[in-house]
Amino acid sequence: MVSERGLDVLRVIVQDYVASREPVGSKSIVDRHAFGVSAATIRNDMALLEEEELIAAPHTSSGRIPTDKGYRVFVNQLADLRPLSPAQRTAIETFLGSSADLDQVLVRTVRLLSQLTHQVALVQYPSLSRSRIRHVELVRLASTRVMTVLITDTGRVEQRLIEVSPEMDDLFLGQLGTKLNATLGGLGLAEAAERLAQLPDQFPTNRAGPVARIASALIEQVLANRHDKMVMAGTANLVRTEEDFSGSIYPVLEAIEEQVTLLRLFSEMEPEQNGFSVSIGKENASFGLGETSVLATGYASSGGEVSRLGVIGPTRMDYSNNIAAVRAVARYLSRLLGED
Amino acid sequence: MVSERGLDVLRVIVQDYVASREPVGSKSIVDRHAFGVSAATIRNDMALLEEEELIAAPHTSSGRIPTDKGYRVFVNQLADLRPLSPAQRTAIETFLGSSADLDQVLVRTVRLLSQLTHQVALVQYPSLSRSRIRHVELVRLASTRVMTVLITDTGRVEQRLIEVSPEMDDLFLGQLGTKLNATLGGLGLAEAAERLAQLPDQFPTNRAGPVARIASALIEQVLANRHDKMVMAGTANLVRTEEDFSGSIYPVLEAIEEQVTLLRLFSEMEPEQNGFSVSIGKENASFGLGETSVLATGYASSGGEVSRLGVIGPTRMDYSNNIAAVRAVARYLSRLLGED
DNA sequence: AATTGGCAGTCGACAGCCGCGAGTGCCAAG
DNA sequence: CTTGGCACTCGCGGCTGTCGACTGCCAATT
Repeated sequence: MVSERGLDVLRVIVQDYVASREPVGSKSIVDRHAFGVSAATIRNDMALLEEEELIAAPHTSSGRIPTDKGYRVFVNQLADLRPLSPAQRTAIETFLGSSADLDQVLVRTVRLLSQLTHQVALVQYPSLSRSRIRHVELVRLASTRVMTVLITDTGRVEQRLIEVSPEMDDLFLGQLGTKLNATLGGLGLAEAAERLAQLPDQFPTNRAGPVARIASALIEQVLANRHDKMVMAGTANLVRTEEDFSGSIYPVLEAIEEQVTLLRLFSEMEPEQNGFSVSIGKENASFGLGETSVLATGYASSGGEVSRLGVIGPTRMDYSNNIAAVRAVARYLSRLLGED
Repeated sequence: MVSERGLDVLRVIVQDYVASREPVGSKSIVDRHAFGVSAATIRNDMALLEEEELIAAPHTSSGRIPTDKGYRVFVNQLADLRPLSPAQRTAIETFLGSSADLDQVLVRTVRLLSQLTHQVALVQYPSLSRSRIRHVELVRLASTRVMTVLITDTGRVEQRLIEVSPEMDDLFLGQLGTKLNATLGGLGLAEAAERLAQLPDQFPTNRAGPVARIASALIEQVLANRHDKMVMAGTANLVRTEEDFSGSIYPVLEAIEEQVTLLRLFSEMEPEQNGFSVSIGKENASFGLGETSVLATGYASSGGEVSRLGVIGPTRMDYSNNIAAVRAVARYLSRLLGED
């Protein structure tokens, strides 16, 4: 088990590594931080941390660098968000001060965010779609395969195939369909997504799993139905941090340019308790972004419509500062767009 | 004075260097191209070319590479544009096949162009100046916040957020919207601006203030945003060609992200006789793009509006292919936009 | 049981060295 | 004007040896 001090060691390893891009050794730790113990003791703690796969040595007898798992633990422990510097605050106020057209607001926002974080910044457009749900249908295709069909009052039809567990019988499927229509009919898309998210809670625990699967498929459809668009800024920052990637950054930039990928990534990131999402390293591997981390949070525009913004950068990034910046910018943007 | 054969030598030096990224020596020239003379003769020609500063040797006793001036001469001599391959033709037709939304058309165009050229592609939005107003919408976002939406018959949508006084109730907003559409629908933008300026006079004095606010916002939308927007694709290609830049490509990417710079660059490039502009290397130095070349040409949308598109990449690029691609895409885009 | 200092061993980074090969400039001859 | 020959230059890649940082382990200490 990792001791209290062990976590402190992890913290300074992450901090020093992020600051210097060099593997951190036991000696430099005791030199730079007042731990009150000797280097040998730190070495013992580091051995523990390595056993837990929180840190790793790039080469035998070299300093250690955090693993993805190590970053994850570090981020989760990150209670004390460094507040923004006064300069950063004034930057926010200045940039977003005078309002103009929505495009311009978002462009300014995304630039601001990329400058505050020195990373690639993304802002998803708020959904402007006013379409409402007209009908939902669940169609059994095979014993474990169901197609969900979503029809909006703008005449758009979305279909999606999902796998369900065998105990999802026809009777239950019918009941679920009826309930879905009763719950969602006439709702706007954003609201429908919210209701869907709560849906599994209204079923007995043995049903909650399959229902959750269907609900999440429908949520995807609902979100896909919005005319999704995003703005991006700061791709140059990716080049600045080129050394943080093992190979070329070409495939990374390519993935980032593919907005569809990013929108899916955004939508699949599960927000934590506070509405903030952090996805680290290999957690993004399926998007071709296995060496990057993504920080994202929602922002609200008028009418309760919610969209997202965030940054994407190398796994080795200043999480503390960047999380604070993303939150602050989201807050300001929400205020700007959503004042009621 | 450079002989006829000397220009041929320059041509193959450019071609071979572009293909291989390696300095070209006299031996490899006679090996790869049937000049009918010996390497020594080529060497004499190369000495001439070097005197004219059309080629240069990166190091003593190494092959030669073209200078900016050499590229310029090469491009000017480039009479026989390599026609696009059938594959490229079908790519164009497929990509631009069907679509209505202007945003989508331009996004597809810019992606297509970046794929055909393997460079960063740019497409400037068509100018608003000649288009006509199709619809105006006023959307209340919050009690004192209204979004004005302007839709032109070229499919361009402009939004702007404005603050209004609290007494601007929904009923009045609706009436105002109806009146605006009746007044402005079908008008050209310049005329619309005039009508908008007179609009406040037609309301009782207690309404004139708020109406003036809305009118001036719309006038801004109509007049201010003419040539100010563009789409870009393929920045990843810049990374792929990273070795073509002496230093880091960071400042280059930064300059390219600064759209204002690019718009100025576009507008300052002087088209040659055929309407095509090529700007090579140091000619772009004042924009922080001293190691890049820009190819641009105009395209026409309906109503004779003209805007520009092009590519930007390292000085060492395949001018022949890229010029052909830019022209072809501009032609197709003109046809596509002009047909409705 | 935790901590410490010491010690041997590992390995990457770096600088210096060297030989290879491509390419040039020049020159005298065709 | 062209050609073959020749001496010379220089970048590049591979090799070597030194240096220094760091680890892991162990026995001694608190």
